[in-house]
Amino acid sequence: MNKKTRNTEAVILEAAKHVFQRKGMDGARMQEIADEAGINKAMLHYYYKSKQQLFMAVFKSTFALLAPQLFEILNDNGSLEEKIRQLVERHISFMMVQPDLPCFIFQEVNRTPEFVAHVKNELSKVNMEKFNCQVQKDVEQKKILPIKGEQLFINILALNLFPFLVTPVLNEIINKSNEEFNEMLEDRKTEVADFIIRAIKV
Amino acid sequence: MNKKTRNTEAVILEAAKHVFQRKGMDGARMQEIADEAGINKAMLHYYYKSKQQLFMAVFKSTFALLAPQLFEILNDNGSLEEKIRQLVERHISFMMVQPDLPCFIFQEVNRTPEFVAHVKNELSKVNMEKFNCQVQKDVEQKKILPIKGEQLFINILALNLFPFLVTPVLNEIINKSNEEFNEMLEDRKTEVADFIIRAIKV
DNA sequence: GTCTATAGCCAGATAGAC
DNA sequence: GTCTATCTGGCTATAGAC
Repeated sequence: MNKKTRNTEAVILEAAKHVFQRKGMDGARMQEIADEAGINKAMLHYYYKSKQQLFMAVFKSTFALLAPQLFEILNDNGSLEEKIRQLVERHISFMMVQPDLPCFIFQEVNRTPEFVAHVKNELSKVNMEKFNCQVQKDVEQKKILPIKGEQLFINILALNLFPFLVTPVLNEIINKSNEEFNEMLEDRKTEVADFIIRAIKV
Repeated sequence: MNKKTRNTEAVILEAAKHVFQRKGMDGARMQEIADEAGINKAMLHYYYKSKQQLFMAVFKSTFALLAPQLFEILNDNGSLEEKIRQLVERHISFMMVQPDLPCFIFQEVNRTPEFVAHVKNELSKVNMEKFNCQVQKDVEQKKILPIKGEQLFINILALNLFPFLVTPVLNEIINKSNEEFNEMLEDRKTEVADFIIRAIKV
């Protein structure tokens, strides 16, 4: 059955996402994925030839959720300030629902050249130039203080993503309950935007 | 020989650092560590009972390099502005020599509760209060704009560490050679401090 | 302390019945 | 398409000679 096929395939992918995102490529076990999917180990190989290929499917589908957020920063029209406020709010909201996602992606890309290649390919359409130009123009018109587009871009991403990349350690340092941690993140939706804008405004 | 013992032990630890930092706990192979140390696999078990224990030794000795940097931020005396400038410069310089280090720590802590326990223990002496008080005092005296100590602390860490946590992806986006990437990091030593200070100054 | 050889286990992959 | 049973390889860990 075609419907059944697609259903099982989707169930597997979903289960694989959970396990791979928790344990990483090397730490994950096919058995655990099968258990979480409520099916047999052999089925995993029936639908996705090998562990490698199943992982790649997970990686791609996960990355596909993140990539558009980069495009947004770089290709969106509108004033810099407006853009920054919207993006910070949207990015942090998004990651509060999927907190493991950025960590998963960066971890795997850091050690496997194969994933770098995929990322490279997906991001080939990303164009820093539009953003760089806008920043440069605002600098020339004295709307903002001198800063390179790249540096501003990195700073925006850093302030948005960092807490999600290092949650466990951060928790030990600032010593908060999960609830308080979420409140802190909630605050950041506006705090971070204010912080950035104050840093660049004339 | 006691000297020989300590020497071999140190050689193993050094080799293990390299391999574990590149591959992580699950991805690393004892054989590879032995090769890199130029000795036999059995020796690893002679000196460090198990892979787990060898890894723990690596993790602890690596974390021991990072922890003091947190203390510095939180316990140092001196004005906020002074402190920020010094810290940013020192942290980025440090990580430019050991770029894999923060990524390694955060990756492992993210998935293994055992390491969280170690981190918790090591950071038990870290006290946010002194820093929080200083920030609050500066806010009350209108030296800086209203901000919570925690948020400022997170922002400082984020801007310092982020490029090192996501180097490969960042490289694809901003599309730089290694040399240019290092120049960009070099710039950040002052750029980031300026950025932060502008964001909080009255 | 250092090596070779090997035990023992576990995980990914496949064969084959239904 | 889905299952059970099994193969195979690779990895940690140890036994034992030197």
